[in-house]
Order: sequence, then structure tokens, then C-alpha cells
Amino acid sequence: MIVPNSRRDREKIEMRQLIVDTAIKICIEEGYEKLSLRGIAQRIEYAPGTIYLYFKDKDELFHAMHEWAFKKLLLEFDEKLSGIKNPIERLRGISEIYINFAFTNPVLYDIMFILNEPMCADANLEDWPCGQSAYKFLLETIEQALEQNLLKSENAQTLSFMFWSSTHGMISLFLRNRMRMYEGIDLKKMITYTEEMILTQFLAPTISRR
Amino acid sequence: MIVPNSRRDREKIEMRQLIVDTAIKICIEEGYEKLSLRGIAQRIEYAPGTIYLYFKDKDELFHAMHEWAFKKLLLEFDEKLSGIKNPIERLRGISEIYINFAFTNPVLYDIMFILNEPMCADANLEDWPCGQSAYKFLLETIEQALEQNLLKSENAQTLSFMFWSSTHGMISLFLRNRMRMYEGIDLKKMITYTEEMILTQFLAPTISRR
DNA sequence: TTGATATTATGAACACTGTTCAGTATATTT
DNA sequence: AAATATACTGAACAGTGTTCATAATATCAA
Repeated sequence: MIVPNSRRDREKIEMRQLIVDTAIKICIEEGYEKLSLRGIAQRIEYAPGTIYLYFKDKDELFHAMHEWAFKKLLLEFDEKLSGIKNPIERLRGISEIYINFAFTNPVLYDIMFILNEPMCADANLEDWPCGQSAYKFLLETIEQALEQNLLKSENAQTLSFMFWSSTHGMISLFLRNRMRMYEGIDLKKMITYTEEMILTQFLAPTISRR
Repeated sequence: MIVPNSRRDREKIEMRQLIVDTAIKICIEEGYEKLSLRGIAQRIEYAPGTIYLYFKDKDELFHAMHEWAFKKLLLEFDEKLSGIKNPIERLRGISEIYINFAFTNPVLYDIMFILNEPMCADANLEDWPCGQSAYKFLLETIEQALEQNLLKSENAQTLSFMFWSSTHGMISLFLRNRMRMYEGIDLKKMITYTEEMILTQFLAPTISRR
């Protein structure tokens, strides 16, 4: 990571961000498959080769977009969930934000969790701070829920994985148009309903209710 | 669908199949991202333009590969599950076959459920007979389980969607290398364990046990 | 068998893509 | 003002999907 000491370094970071912003803008406006380095260069009125002064290759740019998207999701978690103390309500909040994020920013969701860029193969965890933080958010919430006996006793890691991947599964099948058999059904409603159904099954049976 | 009446039609189908087989072979050997029409043409010793006499474009070829892969999965369902009568055991069988299929044929799984080809956008259900059959397999099994009160009472469609997408979620996160936080863990074991955990939660509580 | 017709195959060409790099322009430092 | 360092350019390369005039081949009628 570059730390902005001189004006030069500052400009370098600004230019990097300009490229990332432009890339994401193109993805949103025209779709990820239309994203090209030449297209980015044209929008910011630079020559194609210039981008290579700021990113080693397309993968490194993708990596930056990836990180940028996670930062956006993490920000929503922080903003909307810091006030919620009950672990189960936090869990519900996480689900809601996650699903809404995917529906509002399908392209970003794609970049974060679905697209297969070589970058993902050899990138290590240290290069993925926001992604890790987002996962930690979920994991810690579940750990708290377990401590307070609000969920059926299980490994916190396993439960986190279960909640995350089931939600991801629904969203990615939706985003990839693999839910055509549910014709005429409001798919977002179906997803939120199923999400709640799963959560309910894993709630610990309350001993006394008043 | 072309029906082979004359020798000409038969040859047309054979050539189509040769192209599909070659395409899948390249995907398996070198990865989907290395698949190119020129590469296929070279392997079967034809000119690049020839492929366009059998497929309108790359999308139509992808569609054929897509269908071919579903046929393979469906075949495994038919072969290994026709003898199992108990709906819950069938459900377990479906999970096992599905997960094993994904781990054994990651490229095919990609083509079937993850890759985003324009084809998927405007293809209608009629062009997806095997995919529909595979889903029906799951749906009917769950309907039977519900009839026999073996699962917690819920909509069969919702339950099917839940089981399918949670499994898909785990597999696709694994295939896309998005499970790096579970370092050192046997990921296939983790997936099969979680799969069983989910199923267990949805089993109807047995009234009497002997 | 020959000639006309329909089918099948070709490969150059077009417009794209990511990427490299020698050359040029600009900015900073001496 | 000269020397050096940085930033930028755009042509070039090898690759992609796709098209199409041309050529080869196969089929059928006379």
C-alpha cells in the first residue's frame, strides 16, 4: 500500500482511484463484459499504455475494484449495525444488508464473490482486509449468539459458513438467471423468506416464553 | 432439435457433437478461459469458419455444452437413485451426487451454474430439458418427504430452493476460492458436514422412536 | 457419364482484446 | 540552463469472435 507522503504519491493514489472509479462506472453502465482497458483509457482521456503505469495488469486492477466493493459493503455493516446489540437481530441485519447490497449492486456482488479472475487464485488473505473484516462481522455476531444460547449449539465457524453460503447460493443463482423455474414469483421475496426460514430453524428453543 | 432422418442429418449431429466434445475437452484440460473457437477448430482440423456452419455463435455452442453437462448429472441421478425409495435417503443421495459431481467436474459445474453467458439471459425453459428434469428430481423427492411427514411442514418449492441454493452456495464459494479464511480445513468435509447439518434441522421431529 | 445444383469448407479480413516498449513530452533537481 | 527523473504516448504483437467471397465437394437429373 502506498502512503501519501509527497504530492507525487498523492497524485499517484488519485490516479489509481480515478482508474478504479472509471472501471466500476463502466461495469455498472455497460456491464462487466464490456469493461476494457482501452475503454477506461478513453473515458479518462489517457493512452491505453498509461494504465500500466498504475496497475501491473488487468488482474491488479480487478483486485483494486474487488477491495473497493468490499469496503462499500463493510461501510454499510458499520453504519447500520453498530447500534444493534442483540446478536440475532444483528444477524438479521447482516442478512438484510447483504441481500439488499446484492440486489442494489449486482455488478459489485459479481466482482466480490462470483467472477473468476486469476487474481483470486494466488492472492493471500493479507491482501483482503475488508473481505476479512466483513466475514469477522458475521463470525463474531454468531459467537455472541452462541454465548447467549440464542442459536442451536454448533461450531461458530460452521454456522457462519452455513448462513453465508446459503445466502450467497440464493443470490448467485438469482444473478445468474438460474431460477427460471420459479416463473411469476417475486424472487427477492422468495430469497428473504427462505433466509428467515433458515435462521428460524437454527434458533435455540427458548426454555420459557412470556 | 434436429432429428436424424437422412445420412446428412446424422453427419450434422455427429459434427455438432464432435465440436461440443472437443470444447469440453479443452475446458477440462486447459480451463474454460483458454477455450477459443480457433482452438477447437485446430484440434478437429477444420478452419475456424466451419464451426459457424454448426453453431450460430459461441453462445449456441455454450448452450450445447450446458445441456450436455446437465445430461451427465441427470444420468448419475437416474443410475444411483432409482433404487432408493425413502425420500430422506434419496435427498441425501441427491446431495452426495451433486457435491461429488461438482468436485469431480468443476468445469462442468461452472458451465451449468456459475458462468454468465448471454445465452442464459434469453434462453427459455423449453431449451433446458435436462436442467428441468434435475430440478424435478429434487422437487418430487421433497414432495414425497412432505407427504410422509418426514420434513418440517413447508412449501415444497421453498424447501427445494433452500436445499439447492445452500449446497450451490457452498460449492460455488469453494470453486471460486472464496473460502480462504478456513485455512487448513478439509473443505469438502466441511461442505458435506454442513450439508447434513442443514438437512437435520429440517427433519420433522419423530413422534415415536423405537 | 455429364452438367447443374446444393451443400460444405476455407481462410483472409474486420474490429475487438490485453500487453509491451521505444520514443517523446513534461516536471524536478542540480 | 542543463541534466536527470518521471509521466505519457501510440504503434505493434498476438490473441479473440465473427463474417463472407471463394473454392471444393457431394448430390441429383438428364
